[in-house]
Amino acid sequence: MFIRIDLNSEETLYSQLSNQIKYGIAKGYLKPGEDLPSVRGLASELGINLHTVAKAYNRLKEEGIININRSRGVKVSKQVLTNRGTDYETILHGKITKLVSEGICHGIEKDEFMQMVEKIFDGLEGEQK
Amino acid sequence: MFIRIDLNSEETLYSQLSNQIKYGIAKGYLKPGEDLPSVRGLASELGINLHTVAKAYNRLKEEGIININRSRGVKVSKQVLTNRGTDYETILHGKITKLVSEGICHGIEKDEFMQMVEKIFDGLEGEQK
Amino acid sequence: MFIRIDLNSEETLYSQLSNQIKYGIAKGYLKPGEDLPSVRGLASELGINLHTVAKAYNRLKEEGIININRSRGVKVSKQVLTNRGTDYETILHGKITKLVSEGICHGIEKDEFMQMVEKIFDGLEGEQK
Amino acid sequence: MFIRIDLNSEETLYSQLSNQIKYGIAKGYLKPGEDLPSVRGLASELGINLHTVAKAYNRLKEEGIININRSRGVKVSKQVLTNRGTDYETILHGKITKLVSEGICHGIEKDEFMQMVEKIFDGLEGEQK
DNA sequence: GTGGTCTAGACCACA
DNA sequence: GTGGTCTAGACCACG
Repeated sequence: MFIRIDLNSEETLYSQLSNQIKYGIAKGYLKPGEDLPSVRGLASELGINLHTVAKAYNRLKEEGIININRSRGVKVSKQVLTNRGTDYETILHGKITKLVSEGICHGIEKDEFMQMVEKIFDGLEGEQK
Repeated sequence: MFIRIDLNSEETLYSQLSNQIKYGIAKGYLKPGEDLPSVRGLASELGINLHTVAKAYNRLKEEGIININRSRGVKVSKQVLTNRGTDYETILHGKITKLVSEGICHGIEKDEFMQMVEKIFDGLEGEQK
Repeated sequence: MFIRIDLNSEETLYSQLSNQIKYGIAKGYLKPGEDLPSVRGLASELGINLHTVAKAYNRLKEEGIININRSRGVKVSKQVLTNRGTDYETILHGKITKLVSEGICHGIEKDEFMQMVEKIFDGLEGEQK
Repeated sequence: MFIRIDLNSEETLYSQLSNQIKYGIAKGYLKPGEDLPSVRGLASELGINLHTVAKAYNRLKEEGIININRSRGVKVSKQVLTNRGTDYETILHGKITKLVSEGICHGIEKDEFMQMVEKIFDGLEGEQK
């Protein structure tokens, strides 16, 4: 797995985990429909608690990014990358607004910010194929 | 004040507060050098504890966005909007990467995301004058 | 613990506490990676409030000297003793300048001051092994 | 005057002021026996409160660094640079120990620290004569 | 009147 | 169990 957990981060473990899975999907490391490791498997691979992995998976399920099935295991949703949740645009708008506000406070210009976004998008989608 | 606190939000109170102050600065409601309400004043206006306000103010101080002065109160930094901290670009890069990854997982396209950013920037900076 | 708090000191409690922890690390009483007492444990041992201990710990965390982890407790950073913060030299320079200026005002000679520094260093590092 | 006050500093105004006067003496800008500005004069020159200057002067008087006389004004003590207070070495020892401990925690080596001290001493005393 | 420190005690999220 | 957040109320230093 491509996942790296930082035990000393401010961010909670389950949040790091779900963010890295999102990153992995965006980057193309994980394809729609692909299997994810079992809760137990990933927990032991990362050396963290089973409940922590379960919590991360549940958050992703609630976001519609993965599917969890008792018998068939955990899979990346087939609709990921194409299908957005009902209110996602509103949520995203709020998150971007926060980030842009903060950026402006630190003297980041619009062009600079947008170039950063563009570069990050290209870096992610370039490898998705 | 333009600040609204949601006691039921997932976000902590002090974090809501500091984010809204950043928004107020980005939007131009608060100018560089301008006074902010006293810790006690804002706390009673919002109906929250003074220590919560103090914590929000201290976070902003650490980010270099405001200045706090015992006995002279709290002011928006004069360097805000123009001066960025040493590592801020790295921090921002990480935050944008998380957000873009999540967006991609929800089927947001690059163009759509960038238009959103642009519109938000214009909405904020337009009123700054 | 080797920590002693003086309730009548001019220095704040949390500052005394963080200074003594720095001393303990420099002296070798606390090793990199080692556990520190829990916030509540140390507070009750010292007979002070847990928030005071938490504040001291948080200052040390911001300096990069310890790591704090919700639910795994507090540890001396493994990079302590080897890794300095970006601006630490500038900060240290300012602090030494103040101290040297004061020393000169009190008739301390350069040789005397430097011998004092040397002796203190030897006393601390001698026991670090 | 060579004194510069930073209203946004963490350090209190009176403490900045007394430290800068010590620095001025160490640097040779102020000679033993020389007059200092009156409380009122310095306060208005720096644009700060009269009580703040008075407090700084009183601290320096308690340290034996200046003399205050109702009719003759404020003067740098003639014994400054040559005469130390009774317990000054103990106080200095404590202050250096704190600083050295902190330095060690940040990976400062003995040689590096001592070179810094030496350079600072030379920079100050070189201009004293 | 300002923010800073300290105490006391509650509840919550994490793992 | 851990630290984090929030409340409540006291006292102090600064200017």
